[in-house]
Amino acid sequence: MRKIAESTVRRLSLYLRFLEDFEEQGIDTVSSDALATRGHTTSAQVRKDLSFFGSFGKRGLGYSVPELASRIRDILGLGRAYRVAVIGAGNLGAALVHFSGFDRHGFHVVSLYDSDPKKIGTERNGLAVRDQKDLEADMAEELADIAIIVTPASVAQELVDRLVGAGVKAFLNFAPVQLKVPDDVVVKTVSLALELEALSYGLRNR
Amino acid sequence: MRKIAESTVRRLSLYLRFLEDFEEQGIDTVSSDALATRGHTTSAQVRKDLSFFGSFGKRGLGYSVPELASRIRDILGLGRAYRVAVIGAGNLGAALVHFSGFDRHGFHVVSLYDSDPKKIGTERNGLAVRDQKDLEADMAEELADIAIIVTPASVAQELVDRLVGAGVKAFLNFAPVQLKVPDDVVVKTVSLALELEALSYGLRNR
DNA sequence: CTATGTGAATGATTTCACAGCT
DNA sequence: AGCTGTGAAATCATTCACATAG
Repeated sequence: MRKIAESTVRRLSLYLRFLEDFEEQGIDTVSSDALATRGHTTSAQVRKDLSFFGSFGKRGLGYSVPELASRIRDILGLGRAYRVAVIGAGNLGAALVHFSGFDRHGFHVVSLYDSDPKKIGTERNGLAVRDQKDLEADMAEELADIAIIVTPASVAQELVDRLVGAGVKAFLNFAPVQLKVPDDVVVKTVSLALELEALSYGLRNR
Repeated sequence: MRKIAESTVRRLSLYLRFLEDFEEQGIDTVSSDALATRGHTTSAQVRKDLSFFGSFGKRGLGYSVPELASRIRDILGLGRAYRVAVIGAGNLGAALVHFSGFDRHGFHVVSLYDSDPKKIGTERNGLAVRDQKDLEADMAEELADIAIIVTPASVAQELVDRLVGAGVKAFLNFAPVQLKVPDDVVVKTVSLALELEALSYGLRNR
């Protein structure tokens, strides 16, 4: 399959959110223009994004809301449940354990890890904190599909290496480091400092 | 000044992080190639990014680490302190209150708001939870430079409207909505659901 | 008549490649 | 000799515009 731009994939996620809103409101047909308006883009962009994956609309009419939603879920691979492990039981890690919106598309946080003996064995937001030492053993038993890294930067790479070794293929990284992983492993990094600095730059010229 | 691509600004933030690492290690000269290797990009990219803002290196030698760091801080507008208000004292909001790394570049969380009477007046991570009703009054007294929105999607836009009215010019948004703001206001949205869906897509083709 | 799907055109970003300093 | 700074070339992403289907 042709290589699809990151930006296209992100817009598809957005469209899906809008389609779900429309579905809730009982709207069952939508035009590329309606989706575009909702997402601060253009109708041509919407149609082009979709065209990489097939043709899902009816000319002269638009798209069936439930059908297009279903197609986008297929494209994004959302037709299954994902087991998510959160690595790091600090404030942010604990907050992510039940961040509403995770479950919505099948992302279930199933475990939470830390290395601090004071935390291990306690519960954070209803989930037991497990010992980081047991990562490999636990993963061998029941592999996580996705690991969310919420540890200090200094230990992030080492933990990722261990998780990669254990078979984890996808990471959402909140540690302010550039992670190195093999080609067959996917990483998305969310850097709050970086977002704030982009805001700072944005504030400069006004 | 010429319009600079978002991607360039984000890479500059990255370079800055690397330069600070180098500085800590006592390295005082660095080549575009060294920065590139560290940031998963190319030396030409690094030089091009910098060239939009001036020429900071010495041919045949490279860049002075402290000087380049200082130049990038200037470019990004980091030569000042930013007052940050966190709107929403849920798990995530509380976690952000002292997310290490915020202070590092001059982003200081100075206030935390919620609308839940049970929370108002209590402390979360050492910061008093203020009443959302008082937003306007508080902002009139001491305006925040940046507001971080960590509320349910349903109230995010309304709060942003109020904050924009009160004079806030920059938002970091964690609510899963597309915020509408005037042209002179900057917004960056971090959508965890969207990142996870991008991971899901990434997992599909392997 | 309306709105999709898509090549072709435009615009933006990245990479190349080399002249010019140190 | 080594590495920057930068036009020119190549690649990638978006927008245009229209033929086509309902």
